Amino acid sequence: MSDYKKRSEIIIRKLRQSGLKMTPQRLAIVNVLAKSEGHPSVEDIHARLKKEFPTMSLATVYRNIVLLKSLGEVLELGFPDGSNRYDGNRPFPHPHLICIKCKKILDPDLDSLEKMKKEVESETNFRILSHRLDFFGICSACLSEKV
Amino acid sequence: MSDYKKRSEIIIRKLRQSGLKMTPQRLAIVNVLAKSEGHPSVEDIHARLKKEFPTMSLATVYRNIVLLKSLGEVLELGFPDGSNRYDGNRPFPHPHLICIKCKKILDPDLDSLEKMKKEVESETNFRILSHRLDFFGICSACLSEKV
DNA sequence: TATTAAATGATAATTGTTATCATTTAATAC
DNA sequence: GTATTAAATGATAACAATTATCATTTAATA
Ligand SMILES: [Mn+2]
Ligand SMILES: [Mn+2]
Ligand SMILES: [Zn+2]
Ligand SMILES: [Zn+2]
Repeated sequence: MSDYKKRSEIIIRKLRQSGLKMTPQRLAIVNVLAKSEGHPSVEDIHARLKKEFPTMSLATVYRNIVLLKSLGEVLELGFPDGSNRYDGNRPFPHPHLICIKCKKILDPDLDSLEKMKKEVESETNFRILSHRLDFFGICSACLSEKV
Repeated sequence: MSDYKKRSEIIIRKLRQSGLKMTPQRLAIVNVLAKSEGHPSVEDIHARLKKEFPTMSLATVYRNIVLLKSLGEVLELGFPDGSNRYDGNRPFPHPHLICIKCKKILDPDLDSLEKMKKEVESETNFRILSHRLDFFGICSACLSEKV
């Protein structure tokens, strides 16, 4: 079974366990999130499903995102300009690499973050519960596009 | 001369060099930003100046924040829920420690971040230009308030 | 004091998200 | 298969932080 199929079955199992109805729209949204390698926006998801569900409302996408967040199965990357993006594969805080040109968002490997969290906790008297780390820059594809 | 006075004079010098008018409202906003130890919101700034300028418009605060950002003299900490905060003392990217209970925001000392940036740049082919790092948790004051 | 470009105050417009509500539908029992 | 019912959907209004607009005021300069 493919990775995305595994991931979407995990989410669907969680939905069933919560006693929620499995509508075609809901299943399609889950599949887009599980299949996506990137970090789609609500608009991306809605546009992707426009052919299969020509009458699907944006509100339905928003509602299902809220639901999946509450179940801990999707991570919201909120941005102050409202261009929010979603990670349905790694629904826990992790660093992101954001291209300011093409808006692509990648998941880099980074293991020094836990160390940093400990450093902060010992220097201050905070109890750290979560974090958000974004690196902004230009991706390799956009770098090589320079004329 | 106090630290905040030094900081506000730096900002005011930059404003004069840019050929901008020095209005009482503008000076007051700069002083609030330079004096603040924390990270005030637009509403905070507006409320702080309500007594001195009873007719000051929120738009004036927003306009001056936009101006100071464009001059590189204030750092905006934008949050997806619109509760934006401003740092007029360290107008460059740096980590923040955010109490989710009392909304206090602190500037921790952290020197391992540059290392992390280099790690990311060498592992990927991104050119990193900026970053944003927030730790969310409970501050010591709120921890000891537990009943 | 007169001139003028910039700043201000008041408020309308904008935009991503949430709320509302009538209609449809998935799940369950019979 | 049919009936029942609570949940989900689609359409759209409401919301709220920010930005734009515009008439009026004012800082800077001569
Ligand atoms: Mn991710
Ligand atoms: Mn700061
Ligand atoms: Zn790119
Ligand atoms: Zn606190």
